[in-house]
This record gives sequence, structure tokens and C-alpha cells, in this order.
Amino acid sequence: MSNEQALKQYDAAKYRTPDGYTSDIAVFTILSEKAEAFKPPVMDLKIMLIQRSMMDSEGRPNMEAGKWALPGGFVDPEESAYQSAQRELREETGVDHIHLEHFGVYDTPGRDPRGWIISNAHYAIVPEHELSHRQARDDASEVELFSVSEVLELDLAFDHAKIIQDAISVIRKKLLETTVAKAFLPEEFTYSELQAVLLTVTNDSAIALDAAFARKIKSLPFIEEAEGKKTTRTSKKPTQLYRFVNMEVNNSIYHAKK
Amino acid sequence: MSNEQALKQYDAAKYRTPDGYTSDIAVFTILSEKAEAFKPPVMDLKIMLIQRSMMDSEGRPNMEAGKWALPGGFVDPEESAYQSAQRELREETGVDHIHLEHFGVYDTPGRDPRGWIISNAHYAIVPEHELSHRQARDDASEVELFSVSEVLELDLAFDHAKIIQDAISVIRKKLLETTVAKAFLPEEFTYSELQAVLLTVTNDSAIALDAAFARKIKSLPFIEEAEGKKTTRTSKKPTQLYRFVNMEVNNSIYHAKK
DNA sequence: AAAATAGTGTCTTTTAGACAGTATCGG
DNA sequence: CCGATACTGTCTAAAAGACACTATTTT
Repeated sequence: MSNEQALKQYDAAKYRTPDGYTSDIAVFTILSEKAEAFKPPVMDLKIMLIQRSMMDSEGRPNMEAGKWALPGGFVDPEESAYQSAQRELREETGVDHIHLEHFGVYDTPGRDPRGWIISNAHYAIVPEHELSHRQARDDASEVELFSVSEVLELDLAFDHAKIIQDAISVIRKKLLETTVAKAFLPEEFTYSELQAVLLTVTNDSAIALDAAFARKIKSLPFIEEAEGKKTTRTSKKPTQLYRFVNMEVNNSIYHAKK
Repeated sequence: MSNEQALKQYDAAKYRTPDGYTSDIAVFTILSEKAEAFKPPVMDLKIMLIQRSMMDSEGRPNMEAGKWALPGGFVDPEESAYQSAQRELREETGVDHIHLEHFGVYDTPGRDPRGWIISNAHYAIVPEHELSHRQARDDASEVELFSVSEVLELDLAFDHAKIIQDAISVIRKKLLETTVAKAFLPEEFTYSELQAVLLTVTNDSAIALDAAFARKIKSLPFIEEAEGKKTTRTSKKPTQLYRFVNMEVNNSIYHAKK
């Protein structure tokens, strides 16, 4: 084959290359606002941000210092954007071993004052205990969870306001159109706990009304009863526990729901 | 602000930069196999590929010469991946002014023998007439439409087999879960034409049976009757025409379909 | 017994699926 | 009037929504 010849004559200088290739990560979780005994939870959707420190790890002034930002940073050679996202998350916040998903590329010229810098945006959806060890490190002076209803009022670095806004709509859609609600719940959960998760992104009556939702959960093909298992953490009356079944969800707009 | 200081001390050489940043485009269309008079169509899902020419535009041997590949190429400075995709598509195939969507990033080390080359994969879904002027140019010696059921048997360049496979599942999902079927149909269409489009990706009875689907199309909230308009292009009996309504589709797995 | 959450009973209305039967036209 | 496509009629079963009512527990 002629690839070797072609490679020899390939002139890398002919193309301008990016000045940087980065990853950013939007980590979402849901917190129970007030967890009283025998009460179903009231939940709120949160996003984890870092505050960019004044100096970088080598003592030089940092870009966008002091502003709130998504964790993230430069992709290393021989590393994919995905791996870099995991590494940066670990290095800046101490959060590790969570599943990330890519949802967008941000490469608008001018989005970063340092030059032509391309960012891969990722999101993650995790239960709070995955974030319990969070701790600001490296370039980050703080790590904090913000309610998505308020996060856009902060002074955000680079074009992160746009990235965060996009991430929030992806999460809303994902929560209703896939079974990721699972990630915000214990392995086994009550109808009212699932309901509380969904109510962070919708207020439709079919979900908001207890009787309707308690019945509906039994007919959802991707949820099964944990037979014989009950809990009293949400009410005095023991409540049935459910769990998610591992399956592909049929979401066709032309087919009936089965 | 201290961004100027930070910029001054920012050392670009500290990070290895990618050797290239490219875009690839998977353009899909649907062809009517045999279009007889008074017959509903039988359709097939196709993808447009180019054959990489032996020499590049400057007369040097080309990478992966002779293999079939997705149209695409290097992103120019001051251009987004999206714009680059449009430009490359125009330059290599003559196809222009179609809507592209990003669906993945391919950056696995080793995917391209020229080095660390990151590719943004895009797809497009267009009616055939948008491709009627297609013509091989630049690096491409041929442009051809392949049935998705056969395309993976070809000798494909780089990691395009993987990219194409991913693109096909994205299209299947999109066709059933969104209203993009619209793009494969004339503005006004019959139930059997929409049916033919959907049958390229499913064979569910609710869609395959005429009576069931003819009735269902009237209850779909995102499709309306073209009142009083009929055609005889699919049968001797004049057939009702329909059109898509512009609306967001509710796809929640927890809600009823309305 | 009161209060609170978790359900079930029951009714009404819609929807889905199956399949037989009717309608319309060109040739 | 045959053949082919496009429907409509009708029945049955299941699902969805509303809302009253019952069940279980702690304090």
C-alpha cells in the first residue's frame, strides 16, 4: 500500500492546528432538601462547579481566576477526551470512577482568550454519595454544588454559561426520556422517591398526583417490584420498594408504549 | 482583570497539541427502489461515500487511496468543525446547503496513521434531490450511494467502518424517535409513503399493516391532514395527503402519549 | 384517635389491535 | 369488472385519568 509514501510527503505545517484541546465536565446530582423521618423527600437538581484559583499549580496567575467554572482542562497526548475528562475531574475535585457522557463540542473562535481552543463537554449523573469526598485541588480553590435554578446567575468563566445551559437541557431530557433517574436513587426505591426525582424537571399531573403515579410505576416495563421488600423511610405505612430493570427503552413516537 | 498577565505567562509548549482536527460527514438519504405508477413506494436507506483518489490535489499520493470513505477533511483556522463539515462536503461532493448534526468525536490514538488526529463526525438526513448534483471533486474520485445493509462490506478508510456503524444506529433511532422522517418525504405525503420510510428501519406490525397505520397517522399529534388534498401517485384511488406540524415531540417514558 | 403516606376500587373515556368489509379508480 | 390501494366499521381488550375510599403505622 502507498500509505507510507503518502505519509512521507504529508506536510503537517500546511494546516493550522488548534492551540489546545480540552475537556469540561458537568456533574449533576440531586439532593434531598429536608429529610425528615417518615416523609417522602423533596429534591433539587444540583451541578458541581469549581472556583478557579488565583494562581495555577506553578504559582503563575490563572486564567479567569476567581470565577466559577466547570471542572476540566487540557487533554494529554495519547489520551482521549473522555479519559482526560475523568482525569481532570479526579485532579480538581477528587471525584473519580463515575460514568461520563459526551454531549457537545465547543470550538467557536474566540471562546477562550488563549487562542483556538476546542473543548469537549461531558456530563455525569450521579447519586450524592459519589461526590461525598469532593475537595478542591490543583487549579480549584473551591468545589460547590449549585441548584440549577440559580447557577446561571453566577459569574462563570469562559463560555461555561452556555455549556452549562446546554447541559441542563440535556439532563432534563435524559431524566424523562431514559432511565437515568436510576442514578439519583438507591438500588431499591419507593414510588415517592422516584416521583421526587422526576418532579425536579417536570410538574405534569400524571407524575405529581400520588395515586396516579403509584399505579403507573407498576406498569412501567423498565421497573420491577422488589418482592416482599418494604421500607418505612418515607412514611409510617411500610412502602413497597422497586428497582430498575436493565433494558433498552422503546421510545418510538410512532409505536404504542408497551 | 489578570487575564492579560495570565496569558503572557501561559506556555503553549507545555501541552502537546493534536496533529490535526478534522470533520467527517455521513449523509443519508432514502431512495425509492421501484417507482411504478399507482404503486406505493418501496424504499431503502442509503449513505453517501466517496472513493479516495490516488493522488491528492497537489499530485502527491493520497492516504488510504482507493478506499471508500466518508467525505471530510481538515478544519481550517477560524472555522468551526460544523463549518468545516459543510465546506468539505461541498468541495468533495458538490453537495451544499444541507443541515448537519454532530453525533460523535473520534480521537482514539492510532485511528489515523498520520498522528493524533481528532475527527468530529456529523450526519445529515436529506431527500434525494439535495444530492442530485453530487459529483466527485478534489480528493474524491467517485461519489456513490450505498445501501446501509451492504456498506459495511466495503473496504473502508481509517476507522470509518466504526463511524458509519455508529451513524446508522443514530439514524435508526432518530427516524423512529423524532420527526426527521420528514426530510425523506415531499412536503405533503400519503400514509403509505411515510410507512415506506419507517419500514426501512423497523418491521413492527403497527407500522407494517396498512389499516393500522392508515388510522394511526390521523392520531399522531405532529402530523396533520392537508385538507381536501389528494394524490393518485400511489394508487388509483385518490389518497389523502398529510404534512408534518412543526412541534416539539413529547417522548417521556413516564408520560402517556398525547 | 389523629395525622400522614401509601396505596386500592371503581367508573368513565380513550386508545390499540385485529380483521372484515367497503370505496375508488385505471386498464 | 378485475385488481390494487385506501381506507372505514366494528369488536375486544387494555390503558389512562379522576377521585373516593381503605390500610398501616407512629405519636
